[in-house]
Amino acid sequence: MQLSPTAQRFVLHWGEMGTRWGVNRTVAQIHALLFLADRPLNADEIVETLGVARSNVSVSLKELQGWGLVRVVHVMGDRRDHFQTFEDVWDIFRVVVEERKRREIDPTLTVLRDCTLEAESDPMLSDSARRKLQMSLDFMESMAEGYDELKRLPPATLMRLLHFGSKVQRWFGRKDEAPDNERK
Amino acid sequence: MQLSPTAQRFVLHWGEMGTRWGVNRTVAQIHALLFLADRPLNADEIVETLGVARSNVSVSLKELQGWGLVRVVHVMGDRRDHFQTFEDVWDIFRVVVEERKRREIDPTLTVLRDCTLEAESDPMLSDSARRKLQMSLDFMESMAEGYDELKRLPPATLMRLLHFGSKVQRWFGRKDEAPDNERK
DNA sequence: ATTAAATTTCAGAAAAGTCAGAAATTAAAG
DNA sequence: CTTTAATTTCTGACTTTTCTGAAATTTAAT
Repeated sequence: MQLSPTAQRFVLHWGEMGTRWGVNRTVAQIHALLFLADRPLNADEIVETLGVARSNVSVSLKELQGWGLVRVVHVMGDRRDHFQTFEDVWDIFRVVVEERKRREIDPTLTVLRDCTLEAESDPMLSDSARRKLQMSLDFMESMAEGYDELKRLPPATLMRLLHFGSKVQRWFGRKDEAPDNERK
Repeated sequence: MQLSPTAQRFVLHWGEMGTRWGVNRTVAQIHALLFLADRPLNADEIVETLGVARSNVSVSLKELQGWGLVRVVHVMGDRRDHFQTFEDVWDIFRVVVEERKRREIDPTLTVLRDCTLEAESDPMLSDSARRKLQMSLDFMESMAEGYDELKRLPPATLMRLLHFGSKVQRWFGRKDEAPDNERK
């Protein structure tokens, strides 16, 4: 499959962004390609379009399936697997957020819970360090909670919520006007 | 400086999380260490505590200063630089979000704007691809907007907002009940 | 100015991550 | 059951990133 220069730029940039967020470049590129494609693509089409090794595509597709971002479909009269991803960016966003929560936030929560518990009876730890560990735990729990909310919202709601941010701020922001930018 | 086992676990885990999100392990570890420390630390104390090379610490500290996460302070009667970070996790969160927006989201917005513009007159591009590019742009713009709101909120407000998520959902969620989980 | 301490730069070693091609496996068709 | 197509696994080469130790530079004190 021949990519238009526009599509090519999109795919390449997405690959770069992937690397910045801890995602393999090829994985991100394949995902971008499937996103733009008008139909499910088979592995060889991806190989041809992106110019990477067949094996690389195979591994990357497995990775994307592991994330729940790509699924296999079949085309009539063709025995090869074909791959597609969501058409709606918001769906992609939600899946990514959900998976990162599961893979990184949740384990971090476990560690933080252990740490705060352990901290109570750790004589080497200062009160202020104890306090900061507790704060980190509270923070992460708020984040996890926020994530869970997020994933329940339908895309349109989410979008409206984001656009609505400034108004929410006006409602909620009244009470704590302390700039609170000073340190230690 | 000798770390308690609890603090050690925290620092090590934070280093691992860093690598998962595209941040250098040492950089993340140093940041975690400064966060837990009761006072500003000098470079040699960091070297000693984390067991990494002096030069590595120097470069990592520069990186952290580049992110606006660490600042240099001086201790009376000591000519060495000492380093500290925010005490409040929410401050850290806001700085990181802000910086990532500036470094990754904004450049992505530029690319997406170019792409959607180019797409209009690109005959190789299907209508559906054009539409998806536009959707991506809209999405990223919403995200950028949301980020900007976020950074203006004082920590306490942000926290309340997150905890309030479920209620917001009930208000906003009424109109679009389409589960909309199907693909292509 | 000279000396000494502190910090940064730099070049290369070490480690981690990425990727291609061959070999092995699986699945389908005849 | 055999043949062939499709896919996956595995190994090693290559690339990039991370990290160290030495040298160079900067900064401060005498």
